[in-house]
Amino acid sequence: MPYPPEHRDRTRARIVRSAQLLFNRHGFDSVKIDDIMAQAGLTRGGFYSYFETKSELYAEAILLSLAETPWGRWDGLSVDFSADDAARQVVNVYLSDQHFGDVDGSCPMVALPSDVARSEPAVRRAFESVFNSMAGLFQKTLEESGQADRQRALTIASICVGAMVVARAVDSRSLSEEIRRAAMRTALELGGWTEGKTCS
Amino acid sequence: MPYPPEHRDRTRARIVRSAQLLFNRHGFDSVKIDDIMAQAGLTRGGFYSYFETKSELYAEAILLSLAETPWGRWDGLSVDFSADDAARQVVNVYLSDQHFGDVDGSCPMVALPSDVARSEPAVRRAFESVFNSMAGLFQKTLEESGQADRQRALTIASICVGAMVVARAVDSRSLSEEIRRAAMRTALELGGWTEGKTCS
DNA sequence: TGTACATCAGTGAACGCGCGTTCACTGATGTAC
DNA sequence: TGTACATCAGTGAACGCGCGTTCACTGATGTAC
Repeated sequence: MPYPPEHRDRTRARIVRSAQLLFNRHGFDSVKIDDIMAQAGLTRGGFYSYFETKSELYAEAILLSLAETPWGRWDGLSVDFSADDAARQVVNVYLSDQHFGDVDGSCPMVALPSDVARSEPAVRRAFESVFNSMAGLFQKTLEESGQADRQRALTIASICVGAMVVARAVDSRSLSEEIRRAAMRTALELGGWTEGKTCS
Repeated sequence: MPYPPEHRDRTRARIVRSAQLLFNRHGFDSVKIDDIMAQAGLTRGGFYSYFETKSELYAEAILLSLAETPWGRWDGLSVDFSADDAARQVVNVYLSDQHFGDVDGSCPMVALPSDVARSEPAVRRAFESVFNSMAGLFQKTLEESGQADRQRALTIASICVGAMVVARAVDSRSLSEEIRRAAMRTALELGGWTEGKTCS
């Protein structure tokens, strides 16, 4: 056994990471297998010992993006989900400058929604589970403070995603910030999470 | 002059329409010039007497989508912007089943946000102007009822766009409806437009 | 410990299809007389 | 009114590049002895 078994796994993971980053940045079709392999420090020939087709990798890269809940990736703060201000933290982090600027590592709900809307059920189910995890956290927090309001939780999640999507698509940087700030304020108000500091 | 001058204009417009529809449905790269021309009732050769390149058409199709404010296209009701319940109508129509189902004729903010986020400034400026027109209507309505709250108007627009984007990407039809209904309720509440009927 | 070997991860040249683009042509139209 | 003509919108065959995919090969690694 010339190579340790985990070698292959690590290389494979590196390819998927590379694809995830490049798809986030450029969309599916503009990214070439050459680019993906180069980004992973490899050459194109090796690709097909890991994946049958480019589409297979595409699905896997999206599912990876979607499997990783993105809150806590930015701003150094790793969200503690047991804390009762977890919801507030998620809202703050999600609409933060860091998340706005980090296109490569962006939450896939922000980077890929139109792609996902055109994809097969498996991909959409993964999108759904990220959304559910976000909305679920909000709902749990609301319930703990005595307001069992699922509709409100869904809306807060829609605000976060919607504001980021629009903020990324708009041209003016200042409008983009205004939208995020406004959304942050309303999301926190709707949740009743306004007490305590908010990051800009 | 063998053909009347408007003949050429009409054909050109037909090509752009066809492109707009197909891009909404399949995204940019998956759509072939053959498809676009066939959809317009033509063959591929003619394309290059109207456009220099495929990208040129792409830009133009997006700009057309974005230039046409989409509210009032669905549900038969053409929104009367002078009426003081215009804002309520726009919210209802935007989050309606009709809009949800009409992918081809969808509001471009819903169908193309990730594409736009990766596009040049001109395209993003067009996106911005659609968003501004929506938010502006909300703001004007709020001002008329004495609450000059720009932040609130921006958020209501973000909710509408965000909820539709998420609703289209999610797999479960019932979740998708739940999200739209919740967003509609909150958007109307935030605007103080709850009195009067709402369409389902 | 050192050497021969088997394995297999990764290489890079080559293939070939798909599609954007070109171009010589066709034929439908409006005009001149 | 009918006919010849010029224009030019639209055709479809052909070209060629780019990129997904294949494949015979190389060389790095761990193992056997």
